[in-house]
Amino acid sequence: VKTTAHQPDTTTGRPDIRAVARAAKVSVSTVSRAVNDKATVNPKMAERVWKAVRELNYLPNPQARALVSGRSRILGLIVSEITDPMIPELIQQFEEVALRYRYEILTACISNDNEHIARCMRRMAAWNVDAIAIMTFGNEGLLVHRILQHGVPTVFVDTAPEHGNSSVLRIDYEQGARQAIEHLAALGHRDIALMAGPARPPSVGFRLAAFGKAAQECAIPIAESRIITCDPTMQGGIAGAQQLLSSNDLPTAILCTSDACAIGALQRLSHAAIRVPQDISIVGFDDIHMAQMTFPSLTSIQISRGEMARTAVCALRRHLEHRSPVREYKLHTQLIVRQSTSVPRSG
Amino acid sequence: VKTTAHQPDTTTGRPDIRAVARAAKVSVSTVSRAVNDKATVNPKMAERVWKAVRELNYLPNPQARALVSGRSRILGLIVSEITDPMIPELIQQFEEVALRYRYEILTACISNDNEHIARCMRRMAAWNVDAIAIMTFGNEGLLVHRILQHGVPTVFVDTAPEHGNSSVLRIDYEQGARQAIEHLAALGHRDIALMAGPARPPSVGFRLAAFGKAAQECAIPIAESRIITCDPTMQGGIAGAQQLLSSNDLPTAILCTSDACAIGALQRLSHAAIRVPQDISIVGFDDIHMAQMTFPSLTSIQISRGEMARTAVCALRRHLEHRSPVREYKLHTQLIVRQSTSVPRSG
DNA sequence: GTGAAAGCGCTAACAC
DNA sequence: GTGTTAGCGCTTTCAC
Repeated sequence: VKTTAHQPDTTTGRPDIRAVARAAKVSVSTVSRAVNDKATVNPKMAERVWKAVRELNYLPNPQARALVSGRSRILGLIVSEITDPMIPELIQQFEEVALRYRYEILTACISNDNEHIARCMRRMAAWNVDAIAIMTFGNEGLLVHRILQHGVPTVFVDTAPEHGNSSVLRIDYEQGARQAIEHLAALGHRDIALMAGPARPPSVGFRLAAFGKAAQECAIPIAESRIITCDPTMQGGIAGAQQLLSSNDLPTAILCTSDACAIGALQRLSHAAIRVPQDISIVGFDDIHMAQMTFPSLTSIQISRGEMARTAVCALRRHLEHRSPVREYKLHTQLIVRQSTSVPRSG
Repeated sequence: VKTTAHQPDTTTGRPDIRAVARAAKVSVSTVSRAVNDKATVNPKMAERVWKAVRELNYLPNPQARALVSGRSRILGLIVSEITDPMIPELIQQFEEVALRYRYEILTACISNDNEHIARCMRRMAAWNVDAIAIMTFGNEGLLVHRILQHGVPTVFVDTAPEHGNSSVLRIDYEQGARQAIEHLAALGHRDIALMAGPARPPSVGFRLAAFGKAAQECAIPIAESRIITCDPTMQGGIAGAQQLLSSNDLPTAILCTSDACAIGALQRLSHAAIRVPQDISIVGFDDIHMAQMTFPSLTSIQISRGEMARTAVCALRRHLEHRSPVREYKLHTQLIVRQSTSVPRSG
């Protein structure tokens, strides 16, 4: 037995709700109500409570709260491997937004490996997360079933299973593609290559399709031979550029399905003494932080991490608060013009 | 009142320890002991318990555990801003290691801004983290006092306050510097430049000093004029390279205090049709993931993120388990030779 | 509008 | 070696 009944706690440890109640000369329930901003509390008493809270430096214990209320105020965030430079930026934004709403975040970076996924779901379940954001850009694979059977509200990016408890953030890739192609067309480009990942993750496929459609609409059809298949990574970009170089027939511009890929291509071309943008223009996708810092800096189709994070948290909150959840959110893109694009070399 | 006393829980909700006890026909304490691998439990009963655990898919509730035991099994991880590519890799490794020891991680990315720091410390305190790893490479500034007054065990990188509850991970920068300079010397380089950040964060200063000392020891003194001051970022590297270019007097090799910086320099030089490594060699520091993926790939002084993470968690565990804590740990470096270094252009 | 008391799921005395 | 039970810090009935 630790202590008998509820003696005043005179130790130097962290003050608990009873210490606050004592200091404010009210009951614990009043403290609880005041601290949780319940309407039914006399302003006079509330002030007394807050004063005590400040003086004692009281912090409510989230574990105790979760235990008794059944809601943890923790949001799960599942992302793909952290080597994609987009991911850390997304995590940070999500965290920022979630904290603003007083949610804690449980982050899990998963590879598409059963063991990892199982562990991840165990963590989410053990901590009783209130909702989960899955930001794997369509690459969630095996994960989906396990999440859904879990029953908590979810939000996905790009693709999502039909399910009452989930929403989708749909990025308007077509808008982005159109913006990029119109930009290049306006500069005078007619010979554009696509540097484009394979179908995995699905989002890359969407981007590729969007480029094709937009090119069609702008009457700048892109020949089959101008579609370079490579991973949407820096390494992929290097390989893709290599392929272009060895063909000895450079286009005047390259559209990439990711910034990482664009940066790889930029490096490879620079090394071969091809100058960007004088000899060739390059456009990236995502507008990762690094796009501002390359030389030359990269023109890119921005997907706002801030907006993604805000929308994701907002979607989950709607689920949690029973305000009729919204199934689908559309995210806009914006072309950020920097130094990697200019008029084509012949013009 | 929710339910009267402890009726069997027939709802479909998550099974609790009592459900397991019922299923295994033992008492809750036996379940608790078995699940926590206490030695004093009959193997026969333990097996019965584990069987029930598996059948019911029981997961202990960490919140309840924390509440009653006073230990949360959460480790705080405080890192600097996430735009440094080193940081996400560090987070992931730390997470990996911590999870292996059944610790959860509470990550906070902080800028050196009072509001952020206050919020971060509030989170750490509210969740009752058992210990904190501070991986801000000497740039913790205002943070330090607030952490120490908190009283939990801590581990710092490079620099740490004198304090009974904290350990330091000291990276052997001198070893790294020596490896790099010996490598260049062996290739025949005699005219080496340092691309080197200012004193903030302190770790950069340490690296710079280490380079100087190692150069001295290898009898390849580095002239004042060969020390280019710039930020240890990609942008810094671009600016530094620019400075070298405009001086019209290139060294045969550049040592950088970070990979980001090296990559920036690589880009800038490539753009100016200076070929790496034929015209100039470049060595980075940290061996971030991206160093493998640049063109040409980057020779770099590796600081193993895995080792850092393992050592940090190990240091904290020593504190937590009263095994006489160790004040200081030394981390070794390793030169990873890739394609950005070769013999100097004249030779 | 306020207080008393039950109990969230678990661990750790303590009694057997 | 096992079971019984108090209580971690909090929210939430329910009675006033």
